[in-house]
Amino acid sequence: MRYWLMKTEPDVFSFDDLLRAPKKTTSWEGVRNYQARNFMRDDFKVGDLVFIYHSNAGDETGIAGIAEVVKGAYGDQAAMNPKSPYFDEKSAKAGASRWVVVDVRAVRKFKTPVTLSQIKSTPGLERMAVVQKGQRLSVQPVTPQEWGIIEKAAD
DNA sequence: GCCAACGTTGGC
DNA sequence: GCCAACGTTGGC
Repeated sequence: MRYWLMKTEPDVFSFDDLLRAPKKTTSWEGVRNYQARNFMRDDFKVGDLVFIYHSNAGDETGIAGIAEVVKGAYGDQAAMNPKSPYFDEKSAKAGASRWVVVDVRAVRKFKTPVTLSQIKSTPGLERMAVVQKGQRLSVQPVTPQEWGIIEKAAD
């Protein structure tokens, strides 16, 4: 199994929203970047674990908790819906979504988030994509070592 | 709210 | 296939 990190703006969809969702599960809509899509489409497997990262969240910016992949990639129907904020005209015109979702279920929320500044100052996490300047990738791989360090920091 | 960094689009 | 223009991301 593999480890991942996915970003979300908590104003739009937070870890608490995930906890409140039916079966604590949601389809991860709205990824509109090819590299991020390809990770989900080609590499996400049921049972993989995911850090849920809150971006644009002030002092709370950072990793809020852990989710689990419960369903592998399938077409993102939001891309086909003109009323959705994630509507994609090209997908609609082609009659098939070029974007995918995976389903994730909340595993546990951290007591306090592992903040971005914490990640930046923790040895062993320097190479994480999330701390690289200008790195905007919303779905990124995490190494088992990085995963372990962050879980430890959360406890 | 600013703006640097980056990805995508589309004219040529 | 290049690349300028544009839109978005996301920290600050």
